[in-house]
This record gives sequence, structure tokens and C-alpha cells, in this order.
Amino acid sequence: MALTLEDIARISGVSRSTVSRVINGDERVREETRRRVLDIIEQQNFQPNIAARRLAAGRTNVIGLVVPTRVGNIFNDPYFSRLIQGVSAECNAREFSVMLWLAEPEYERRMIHQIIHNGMVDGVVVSSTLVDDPIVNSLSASSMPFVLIGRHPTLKLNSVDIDNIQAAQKACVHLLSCRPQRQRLATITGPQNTMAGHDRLIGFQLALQEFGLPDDPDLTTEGDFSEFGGYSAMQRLLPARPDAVFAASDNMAVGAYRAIRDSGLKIPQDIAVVGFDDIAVAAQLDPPLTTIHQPVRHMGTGAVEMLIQVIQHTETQPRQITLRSELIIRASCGCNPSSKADK
Amino acid sequence: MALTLEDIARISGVSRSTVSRVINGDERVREETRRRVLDIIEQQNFQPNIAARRLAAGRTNVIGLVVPTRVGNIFNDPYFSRLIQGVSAECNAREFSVMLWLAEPEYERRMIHQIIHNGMVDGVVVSSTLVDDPIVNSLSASSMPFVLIGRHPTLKLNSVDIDNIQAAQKACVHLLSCRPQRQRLATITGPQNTMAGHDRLIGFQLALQEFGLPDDPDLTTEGDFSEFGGYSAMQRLLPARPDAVFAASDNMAVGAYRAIRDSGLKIPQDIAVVGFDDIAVAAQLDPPLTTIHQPVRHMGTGAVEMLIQVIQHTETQPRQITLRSELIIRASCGCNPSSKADK
DNA sequence: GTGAAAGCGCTAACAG
DNA sequence: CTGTTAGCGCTTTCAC
Repeated sequence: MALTLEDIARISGVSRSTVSRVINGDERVREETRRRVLDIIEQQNFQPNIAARRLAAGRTNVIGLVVPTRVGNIFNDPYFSRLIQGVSAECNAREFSVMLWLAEPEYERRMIHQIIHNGMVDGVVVSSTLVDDPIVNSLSASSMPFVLIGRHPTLKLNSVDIDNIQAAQKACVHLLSCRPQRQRLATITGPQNTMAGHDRLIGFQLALQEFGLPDDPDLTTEGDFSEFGGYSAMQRLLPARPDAVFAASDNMAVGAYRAIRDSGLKIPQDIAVVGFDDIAVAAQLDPPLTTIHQPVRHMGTGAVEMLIQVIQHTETQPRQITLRSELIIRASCGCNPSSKADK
Repeated sequence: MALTLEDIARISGVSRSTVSRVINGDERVREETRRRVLDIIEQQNFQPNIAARRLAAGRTNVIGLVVPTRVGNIFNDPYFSRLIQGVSAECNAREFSVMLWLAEPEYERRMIHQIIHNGMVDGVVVSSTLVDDPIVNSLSASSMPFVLIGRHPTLKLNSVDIDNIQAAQKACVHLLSCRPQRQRLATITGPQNTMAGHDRLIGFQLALQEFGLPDDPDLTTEGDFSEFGGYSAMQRLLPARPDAVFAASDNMAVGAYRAIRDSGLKIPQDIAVVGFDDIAVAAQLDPPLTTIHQPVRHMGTGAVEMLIQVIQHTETQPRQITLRSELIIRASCGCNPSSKADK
């Protein structure tokens, strides 16, 4: 079987404790001894047993990544992939491993308890969407270190996110500033029980105010972040004759495109469209979709970085990190015909 | 801190061993005792410590999912998301957790050793692409149970995959059977050091044989599974005047679309196109892309199911499971103009 | 600086 | 059927 500390100790002619000290970077080891032991560890390809370490020391060098799958199908866009990639890359670089929990509702309760109580991880990153996510609540009621990717409506937690309000506002302001002038800006919102859905609607409303436009209820309708949801939302919107629409996700924008086409109207001439997310499809659409790009990968690395800090110095009071998002101007907003040949 | 077996034992008025037996479904416990203990466990929300269990029993109820990131950017399509989803769902259902390793080349060696030697997992699912993947080789040289998602060229391993050869052949045969008759079928292959890239080329060649067509080297060129790779590959192909092209990935088909358009030709009139993967973009393209759909999620669940069998009965000799893929006929092959309105 | 010894929480013989 | 006992491999006082 696998080598143990004891084996390495025997080979190096020192005690188990010394080997342990070397591995854990304890100062109190003679330089020469350290060298010798390190060499032998290297040469024997020794890997300390995680379980034993956990048991003895209470740490695992493993973090959890929890992704609730409740809202919409997060798997239709690369958000999830990029996030995992970011989290994983940062963990690799810091010699941590990642335990992945996709929190399907049916298993959620069990999972939460497992995460918190069975000692598999030193801390967790949660990518939460719901405004009042039970996972987040359980976590913050526990002593498990965690950082939230997203925003909590009331609690001051460790979190990293973009500013959805501001990003949505920027998108809408752009739509309202474009030539030709738009008078009737509509929005297909995300579910209002999600933080992002909620915030993006606020951004829309702020833009309206900024331009002194009324907030006509017929020009706001709720979608579910999915393409089909966008399609039917757009159908509900059409009778109100919008000349521009802000969709709170690219998937919904794709659905909106179809509904607009089906009704015989043209994008962007009759209706300008802006989305949110910058999924791969966005640039492929006809016309290419103007949208907000999120630094998803960076959100993942940032969250891990923060989490490891929290784990290592128990001190820290909650920090909120806000990353910058970017408006990608393509052709669907009508102000950039040159981008028709968008690569 | 968290409760321990000992605590539960004390509360229930039995010994630690009895509680352990109850938890592990040992038969030799009086029904009444079992009930009582289970109630208390439930009521106290007790979670046994994984690390201690691992240490004492040598099992963790954790499996690893290893995804090499070497070839192409696996994160541009939802393959990876769906796979993880499948793996995770099956693990949830069986009360396993999943440890995720994205094997970036730089960390690969360390990771392999960690996976095999530090006792974090009971077994691993590897999604491998390279023909001769070092991870797969290390794993099969170790005693760590694992199942491969993909195919190994020579070794008889536990694996689940689709039949890439047959799927590619089906796609090409379809292209050659469509009206109008195509005479010059080309292919943009995947990297020939990947199993899928290799197999899909074989399928192409078999289709050619089936139709008695020559295998003109000017009509075969290698891509890298990416969109840009598809674009330049198609440019290399165009001088040979193909009237149909089989792209070994949808991403490459997207690139091919662009190259074909740039040269002033029309799809499918001048050149019919078939892809592979059925990514989300496929149905959104103009014309919608005919392609091969893989049961990716099912590959994930199947792999976990198999792995857990292997872990639990050490017996089993290697099994290879082949799942069915499906040709999705849209408009890019030219035989199904009605599907222009593809939803 | 280094070693000896005492656990961390659990499982698995071994008794009874 | 149930309790007692001996570790699993590591970290961490506490001596020296």
C-alpha cells in the first residue's frame, strides 16, 4: 500500500514528528534534516493521507463548491463551466482540491448537513441565485467558512459579484442613447426571486428614470432566464409596441429574437435588443447580440482566494468584492452597423 | 463541535459499535435497537466524520471526476457541464460525493499522484480525450478503481462511450444519400491524437468506401475541434471544391460556415454541412446544423454506476458500455428544407 | 531541534 | 445481538 509518514521517517532516520514538521513547514527543524527528508519524500513520491491529516489536525486542504441547480437550467450556458474552471485553477495553484456539490432540491437538506458537519472540506464557495437561499442561510448560521458568489439582500457576507444593477442600467442607457432614438424600452426580467433577476430590473428602472421615461407596466414582463421563457415573454410584450428590449439573459434574448421575427418585425430596425451574459451563441446570432459580459472565471478565482484567506486567518470580517462587467456592443442595438461582420 | 458516534451511543444507551453497525446497515442489530438509534441520529442530525471513516475502513464514499483540459477548450461547449451533471446526479442518488479535478497539464503529475495515493476517493471517473492519455495509463497501472469515459486504443478497461466510428459513418452516409447527390465529400477531422478525432475520421472513410468513392487526400484536413480551427481548415478545403463537408465537431462546423460564406458559397446549396456534438448553437445557426447528438449526461450517470459496482465488488472484469448517439437532421445537409423553421 | 506519546472519530475483529 | 479493544496515519503537546 501507500507509504506513510512512519516509512519516510524510518528511511530518513528521524522520527515521525520530524517528518510531519518538515511537511508542514515548521521552523524548528535543522536545515540539513529538512533537506534530507524533503529529498526522500520527493524521491519516494510520498503523499500524506488526507483523511488522517483531517482527523488529527482538522483541516483537509479541500474546499467545496456548491451550485444550486434550482433556478433555470444553469447548464445551457457556459457560466457554470467557466466558474468551475476558475475555482479549480485557483485551487490547483494553491494545492487545494475541490469537492463539487450540485444541489438538486431533493437532496439539498441532506447535502447541507453533510457539507457542514461531516468534515470533508475546510470551507465552501457557493454560487447562489435565489434571493433567500436556504443553503446560504444554513451556511451563515454555521461556523463553516464560506464565500458567496452573488449577493445577499441583507446579510453582510464574504462575497464576490458584479454589480448587476449598474450593468443593467448601463445596457439600458446604451439602448436609449443609440440612434435612432428609442421611446419605448421594454424588459424581459429574470425571475424576481433571484438576486440577479431582481437587480437587473432595478437597473432597467434607473435607466428609465435617467431618461425621464415612465415605467409602463406593459413594458415589463417576467421571464425565467430560459430561451422559451424569453420567447413567450416577448410575445406578451409585443402588443405594447416596444421599440427596444432589454433581456436579463442572453438565452431569453434568443427567444425574443424568435418572437420578434415571428411577428414580422426586424432587429434592430423595428426593435433593438440587448442581452446579458455574453454566451457563445450571442456573437453568432443574426444580428450579433449586444450584451453584458461577466468575468465569470475571475469570479471563481477571486472567491477561492478570499475563501482561503478566511480559512487561514479566522480574523477577517466580511468583505464584498465587486468585479467589473463590460458592455459588448454588437449589432442588435442598432448603433453599430459595422459590427455586422462581427467575428 | 460536531457530534460523534460516541455521543449518539451515550444518548441511545448503547455502545459505539452498535451505532456504527446501524449506520453501516449491519444485519446483526436488534430491530428495536436499530430503530431507536436511527431516531436519535435523525433527531440529532448526526453526520459521521468522513475522515475518520476513511481512516478506519479505507472507504470514503467519494469518487473523483478527472477531466483533462489539455485538448481544445472543452469549456466552450456544454459537454463538460452535462457530463458533470450526470456524474453528480448519480452520486447524489447513491449518497456519494464527487471530487473534481480539472487536470491542467502543469499540475498533472502532482494530481495523478494525489488522486492515486492520498486516499481521498474510492475510485475515479476519467473523461479522457487523448489516445494515449498519461492519466489513464497511470490509473490503470495503479490499483485505484476507475472507469473511462471514452475509449482506450488497446487496453481493456472499464469504459463508457458512444461509437464514434459508427456515428461519423452515419453522418457521412446521410450526407451522401441526400438529394441533391453529393460527389465530393470532405471532412474536417479532430486532432488525430484524440480518440474521438481518430474514430470520426475512420467513420468518414468507411462511408466513402460504402459509396465507392475515392479517399482524396485533398478532401481531408485536420482541425483542432475549435471554431477558428474549423474556419482555417475549411479554407484549406475549398480549393478542392467539396460539395459536402463533415466536421468532427459543431464548433468546427461553425467556423466552416463562416469560411464558406466568406467565399461566397451557400449552405446547403453549394456545400452541405454536418457537424458532431449538437451544441446549443447548432439549432440557432442559419441554416440550422444537422449533427450527431451524444447522450452526454447518460454517459456520466452510466460511468458512476459502473464505478460504484467496481468499487463494491472487486471482482468484475472490465466492461465496455456503448451508448447510442443520434443523427439530428436539420437544414444544413440540404435534404430537409422544412426544418428551416427548426425550433 | 527532536522524539515519545496521546489522541482525532471511526470500523472491525474478537469475545461473550 | 452487543460491548471491548486495537488500530487507521497523522498532528501536536510535552519532555528532553
